[in-house]
Amino acid sequence: MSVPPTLVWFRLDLRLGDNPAVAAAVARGGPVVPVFVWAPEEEAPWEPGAASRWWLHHSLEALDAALRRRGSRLVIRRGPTEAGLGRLVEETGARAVTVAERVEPAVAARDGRVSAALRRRGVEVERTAGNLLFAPDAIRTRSGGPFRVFTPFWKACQAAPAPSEAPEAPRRLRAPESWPDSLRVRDLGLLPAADRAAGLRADWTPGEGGAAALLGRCVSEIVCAYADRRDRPDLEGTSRLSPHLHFGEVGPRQVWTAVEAHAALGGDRGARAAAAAFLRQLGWREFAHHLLAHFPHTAERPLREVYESFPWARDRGALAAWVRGRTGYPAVDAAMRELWTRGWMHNRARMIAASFLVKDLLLTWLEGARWFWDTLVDADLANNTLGWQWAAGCGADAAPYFRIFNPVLQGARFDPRAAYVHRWVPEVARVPAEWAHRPWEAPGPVLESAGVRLGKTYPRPVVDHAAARERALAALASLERGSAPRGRRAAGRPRER
DNA sequence: TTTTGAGTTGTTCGA
DNA sequence: GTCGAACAACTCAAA
Repeated sequence: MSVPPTLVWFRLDLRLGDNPAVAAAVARGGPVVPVFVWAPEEEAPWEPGAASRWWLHHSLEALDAALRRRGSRLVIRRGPTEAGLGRLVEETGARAVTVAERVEPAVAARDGRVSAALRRRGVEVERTAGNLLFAPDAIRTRSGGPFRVFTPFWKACQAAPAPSEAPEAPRRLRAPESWPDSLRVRDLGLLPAADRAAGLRADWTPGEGGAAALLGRCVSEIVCAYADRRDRPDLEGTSRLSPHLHFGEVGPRQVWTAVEAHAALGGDRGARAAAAAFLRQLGWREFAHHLLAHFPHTAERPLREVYESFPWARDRGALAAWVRGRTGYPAVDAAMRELWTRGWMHNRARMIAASFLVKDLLLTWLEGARWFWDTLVDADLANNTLGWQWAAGCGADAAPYFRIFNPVLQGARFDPRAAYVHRWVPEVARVPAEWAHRPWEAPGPVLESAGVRLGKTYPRPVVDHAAARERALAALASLERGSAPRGRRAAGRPRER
């Protein structure tokens, strides 16, 4: 008797190598039907944003091409997922579905419902490990709870059994007797306006092949100097693997293995330290996902409850200036424009931009999280949540309340020649590095010869940082005392320059 | 149960 | 220019 087909339900694991769901389906011995169901409304309120959709379009095409090279293909359907998968089960006679776990609260809940519905039809659902190094349940404190502090978390990870070797991509996938109908990728309407897409296309190659090429390059070039260069937005010192990791075009175990192997090869202490610094970032990704799995409410609400009553300001004008990269602080504006053009922002720039929104403008981190969510090609609910709550000080680590980034100092330290600012803020491209991070303090003749007229060609600062800093400290102090700030003034806007 | 040491990424001020 | 101290108190994790 022949083994009935198995569906592989792809979501954020758009690869064939190191894919436990694919391996599980192949291991069953019958035909394999790869399927993707487009049901963004089921992920609300965090349905994929515009940049993510662009990426997804190309990643699905790449996956389909890779499958076709192996005698298979990707079957694409629209949601609702429960009905879509149910129909496919009937059409193919599948008796099993394999799928990788995800931690996003809405998705995890949906997956539970879909699994239950499939099981009621007599279909076996095999939920395999997700795109993580360690299962969230596997990393616990001595008392059995989840970690809330990174360093002990990462130590516990390193003490745990090392992530196992990644299974290779199957050479062939056995096709069903006949292929069910499928939408084409372009039928999903994922692509944005042409001008936005051009900027994204110039920077990225979505798909497992692009991810593998980038991993190869970053292991040989980036890891060596990672510790020194990763904090410099003006240099290409980071791996830029984040979108590939988000969509699962490369698995964290593959990255881990490649970096470890490289460090072992290099051998010297410097190589090991660089590799450790790099893997530590993978640890942060891990930490973010474990936190979201354990504290699902944090996608919308602060982990530290006291911040529920934080006196956030409401200022649509300030928000618009931040979004458009017109705050008058070149380091912030460069960051925001890089985000819009590339669908990506350097990690240091993310901190500067986020600190400015939350501390200088006193706008809620959720506003920032939403904008990043729509514009980042690597938008990932766990990472985005952790990053924004860290910036706002309401997240897992006990960030000192006085840690408020000064956009001028940060620019001078991490973009010393102003190359980053010159690249992304053309209005100040000819302002010398000495003044490029604070054009409002530059001598008149300097601005004039650089073609800058403040308030005309480039905005004056929307807030005075020193005053904004005082306001933020006052707001934080009011929080610690558990009382509202005096009057409504604290929620107002500090004076403009 | 209590105690103890520590906590990704900073800034400012004054000596 | 460089350097160290101050900037709160709290929570976490382990002993």
